[in-house]
Amino acid sequence: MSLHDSTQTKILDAAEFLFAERGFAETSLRTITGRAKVNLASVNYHFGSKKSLIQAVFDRFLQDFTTQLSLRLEELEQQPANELQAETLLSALIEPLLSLNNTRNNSVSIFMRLLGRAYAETQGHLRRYVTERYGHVLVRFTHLFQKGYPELSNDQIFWRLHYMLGSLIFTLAGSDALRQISEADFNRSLEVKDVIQEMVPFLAAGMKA
Amino acid sequence: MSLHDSTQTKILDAAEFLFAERGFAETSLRTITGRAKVNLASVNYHFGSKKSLIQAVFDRFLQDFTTQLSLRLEELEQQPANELQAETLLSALIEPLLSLNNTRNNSVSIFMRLLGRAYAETQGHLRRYVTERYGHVLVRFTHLFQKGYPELSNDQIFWRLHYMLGSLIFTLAGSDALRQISEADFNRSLEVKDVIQEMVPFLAAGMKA
DNA sequence: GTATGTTTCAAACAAGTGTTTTAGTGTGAA
DNA sequence: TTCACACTAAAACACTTGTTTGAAACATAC
Repeated sequence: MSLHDSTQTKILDAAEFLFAERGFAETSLRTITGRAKVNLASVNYHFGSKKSLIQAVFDRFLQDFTTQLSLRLEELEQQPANELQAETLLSALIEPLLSLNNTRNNSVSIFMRLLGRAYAETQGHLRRYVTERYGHVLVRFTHLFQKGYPELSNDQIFWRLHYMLGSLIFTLAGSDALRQISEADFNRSLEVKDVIQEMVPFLAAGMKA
Repeated sequence: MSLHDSTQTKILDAAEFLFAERGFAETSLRTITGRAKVNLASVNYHFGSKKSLIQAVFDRFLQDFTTQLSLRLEELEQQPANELQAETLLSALIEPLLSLNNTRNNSVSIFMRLLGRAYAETQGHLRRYVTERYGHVLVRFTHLFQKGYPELSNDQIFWRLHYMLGSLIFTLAGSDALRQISEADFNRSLEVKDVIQEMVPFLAAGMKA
């Protein structure tokens, strides 16, 4: 957080951290404004409501992420089918993810935890909001897999993509805690980058099964 | 729910459904007791507090599940290493899961959603409670994988198990919603059993990668 | 300078939360 | 019957929640 962040940015920074850490309902506006060192009412003034604040937190992440992902997808959509190996497609997903970690510190873990929570909100507003606004990117990603693996049926692709998402979100969301366990048990330092790179062969092999 | 369930059972049934559906903080005791058709105060009378009620919900699931899993693990621990294929080990995990679906309807989905929520509670009491009480089963499971796949390093096993858990929990937690999408898109009916069976080759291939 | 629009602040609001209390009901044993 | 115990019921409690209000402070243009 730089010295002269706007109130909105301070709120977003505090909110995204706390939402990822504790959940949406478990995080009160007073906790957020306390951490952000702004007045309580400023949340409703700038964002309208708590619900809108949650959506704004997701928007900031997803706009960064999806624009980056879109660029990669455009390149890949020009490629012939035999260039669309699982490893290639996965790195198109992973590289935009890792570049998030450059702009804000450790934000991949935060982002994935937020995604996991949004996913858990089965009947809530958030899941609808995210899928309606950013679902088209997932669709394009699906088409690339179908092109690269025509021997697989459409619903096999559909399900395996969800298996992959599950591994990714689940592992990266807990990566902080898991890394600590792993480093304690095996005396081996692991960056987020390493954790992700370890996943690629696992997921690729599953995709080709 | 049978005709003469005890108050405790009625509360547990209502609570596990609502917790899975909306989350712990988002579910009030009044909503639970309303659904269960019991008095509000009976939760605190029978369980002490909301926190203890949450733990009780997990206990009922995990006791059923871990005792069944333990039996399978004992059998497998007698086997030689070359019998410990990934598919075999996975079915030791999956069959107890599926048998949950027999006792109570659709409870696999509920169980997985609860596990996902417990996992998300990184710093909360619940994750500590679950890992402390039922972590030893996961450890035994890890040892079997190490025995079956000695060419993999310990931390490779560690991480790949988490990838698998991620796919399982993530997919099964959302299986209700995903099944509807899948059936709408591909006109193909899918039971929970089918969804899980589809996963096994994917996960096994990843494990062997 | 004044005037105007924007942002901050402290205080209050109504609604909902988990929990406790106190009284009441039913049940089985002595 | 009488007593003790387990359970249920309604009401109240203290507290936190998101949101709104109205005044103060600030900035910018005329």
